[in-house]
Amino acid sequence: MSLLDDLNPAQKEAVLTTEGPLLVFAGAGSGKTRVLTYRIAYLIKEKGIPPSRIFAVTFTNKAAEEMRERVERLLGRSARGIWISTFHSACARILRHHIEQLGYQRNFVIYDEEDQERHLKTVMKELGLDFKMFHPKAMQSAIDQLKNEGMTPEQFQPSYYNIFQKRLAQVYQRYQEDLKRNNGVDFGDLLLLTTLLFKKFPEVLRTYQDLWHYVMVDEFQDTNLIQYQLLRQLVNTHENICVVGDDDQSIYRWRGAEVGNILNFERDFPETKVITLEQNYRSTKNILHAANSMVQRNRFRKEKVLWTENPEGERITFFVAKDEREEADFVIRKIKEYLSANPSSEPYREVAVFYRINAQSRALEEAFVKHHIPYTIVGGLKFYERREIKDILAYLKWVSNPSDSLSLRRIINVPSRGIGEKTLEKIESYSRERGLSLYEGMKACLAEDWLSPLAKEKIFGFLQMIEDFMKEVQSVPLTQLTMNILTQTKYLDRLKEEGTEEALSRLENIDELLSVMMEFEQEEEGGSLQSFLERVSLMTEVDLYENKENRVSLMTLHCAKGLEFPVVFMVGMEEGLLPHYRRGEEIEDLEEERRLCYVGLTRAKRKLYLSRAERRSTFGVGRANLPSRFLDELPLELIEVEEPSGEEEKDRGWVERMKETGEILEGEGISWHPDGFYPLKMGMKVRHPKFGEGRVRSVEGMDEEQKATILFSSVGPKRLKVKYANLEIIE
DNA sequence: AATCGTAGTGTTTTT
DNA sequence: CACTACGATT
Repeated sequence: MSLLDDLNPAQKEAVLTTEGPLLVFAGAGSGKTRVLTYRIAYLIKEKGIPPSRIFAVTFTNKAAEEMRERVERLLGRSARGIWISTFHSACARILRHHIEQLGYQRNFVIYDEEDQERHLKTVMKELGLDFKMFHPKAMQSAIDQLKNEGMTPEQFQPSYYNIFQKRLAQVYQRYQEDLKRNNGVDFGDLLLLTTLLFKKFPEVLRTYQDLWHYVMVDEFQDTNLIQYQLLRQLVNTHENICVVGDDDQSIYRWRGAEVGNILNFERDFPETKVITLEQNYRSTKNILHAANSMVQRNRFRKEKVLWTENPEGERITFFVAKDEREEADFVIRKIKEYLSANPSSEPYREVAVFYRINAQSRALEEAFVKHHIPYTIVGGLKFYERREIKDILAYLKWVSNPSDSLSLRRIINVPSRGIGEKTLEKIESYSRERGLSLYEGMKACLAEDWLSPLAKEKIFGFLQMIEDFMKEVQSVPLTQLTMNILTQTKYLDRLKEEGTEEALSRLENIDELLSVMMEFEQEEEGGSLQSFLERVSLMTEVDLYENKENRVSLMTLHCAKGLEFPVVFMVGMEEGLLPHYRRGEEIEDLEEERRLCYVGLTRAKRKLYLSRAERRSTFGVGRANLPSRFLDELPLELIEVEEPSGEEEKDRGWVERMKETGEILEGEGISWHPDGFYPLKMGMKVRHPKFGEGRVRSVEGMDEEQKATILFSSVGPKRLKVKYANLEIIE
């Protein structure tokens, strides 16, 4: 059969194992999506399973779309009816049908992180909490975490002695109540409420269990506890669930992703068959070898070694720049070389530059502009998080769900129409006392003559306007409605009056939103406001990225996951940046940084460039960074060191020179600084020529200025300048 | 109610 | 350095 001919033995086995729990460890570039799509195709075409029986979950809309396209390519028309979606949109869809059983209305709105924070702040203010003492951000992530663990406000038992937890319990409770009163849910709720729904109403769960006989999960290493709970609810231990993931590419632990889910899977589904895909189709032997030898340093991982039949390829080029500008120039220089050496018609799109943090994009961007090289920055400032977009969406959200006081509050004075904080406070406390929504409260305040004449007039005008919008929602098409809102509220006029560059770009963004809307309306016949809002709420910038234009792509390492490029640059290979200095203290945190690096390396198909800068200005201050420890984990023979252009001794790299003079020993990585500056870390054991052995207590500063406090067993604590101390690291 | 000034604060962010 | 968030000012 032709389907199976395209697969290697391991892939074939994964496709053919349709019954029972299946765990596929899919290494980078091992054809994971191919396995998933072929498996779906096989189920439908060969096993005669109706498409509607299949449920495939991904993490991003983009991945879902890609999977759908590829399945359609294999099956054509008969692919229709498969549920392929993200966890969140699947939950949203389920909740649209059943959320009334949980006491919400079916036209609920979805709040994003910013809405969430606003809402949280109001709650905290009402409870009289000091933002300095209890940071809203901390509360927010604590609540998120509780939701990720499947904990409802009722279930959460704060520790009696922990003041933060006690407050948290209070805030969480109130936060959730008010959210419900707004008929709104946050991202966490989509998952939490769905599991709750399934727990409380087994008959609802039953319908989905009966509906989906085959469940597949992509990027399983990124699932969090509640997502796993959800899967376990849907699939009994004997049923057909196939999860695909790679523990080496787990880079969202800090966001609640639980790599342990992979390990627990075999425990929770004892009959699990495990298949490991180790043949890589993406990269050259050299790149793969480098990536392998790095990731193998991790202690917490499933052992696997990727291999490939691809050619050996070029060595990895490593460059040490003076500063970030020179680093950017290096990237440009190499891109230009690639351009002239490559007959490809669209060379730019074959190139990507990865960095650890967004702030690094700046120097690069400047260089790209200067040299007229087309580029796009993926991620960063997000379209749907822009103020003007969120303002308009707030109007639309309220129109589709008038209980949404949060959105109403956002737009009540935007653009400014003289309704101030005081009036608003009055109406809010009035509403709160009577358990009314802000909208109802406004109407009641007017009726009862509660406000000053001026405020009354303003509120009256505002109410009339938005009630008009509300009436139009049924009869007027989406784009038209939005246009009406934009003109009626004078939103556009105000921006045009401003005439600043910023206002201009806001206008452009609004245009963009309108065209997205029109597209949506055409795509989805009679696409409703509600489904548009849902799509938009669950969409991200990365989903919009398609790499269809001939441009160099710039992005963070996190964004790079799941993508591939013939030529890859990884800049900023420095201690403090990669691994990042703000990471946690546990080994797991360091290992996650290493995986992040690994993800970057494995994106490259043919050529990989690594670079670091000796000095880099962060927050306006120049700092000298040590080379990343990860550089030492690459086999030296795979590295070719690029000299700065125009320097003497071009033909021989400094690594070679240092090897000759004995400054570098064979087997050591490339980052060992020739002048003997050590990447000293707290807790390291060192030997000093005079004082003997000691342990590092603390390290301050960098490079020549670096000082370390070391506790020697012979003479006690000493503070030494590392440069002169001549230390030897023992462990 | 809008504007201005200053203090504080800097990772990554699939939904 | 660059951005924001909040408070004081007009």
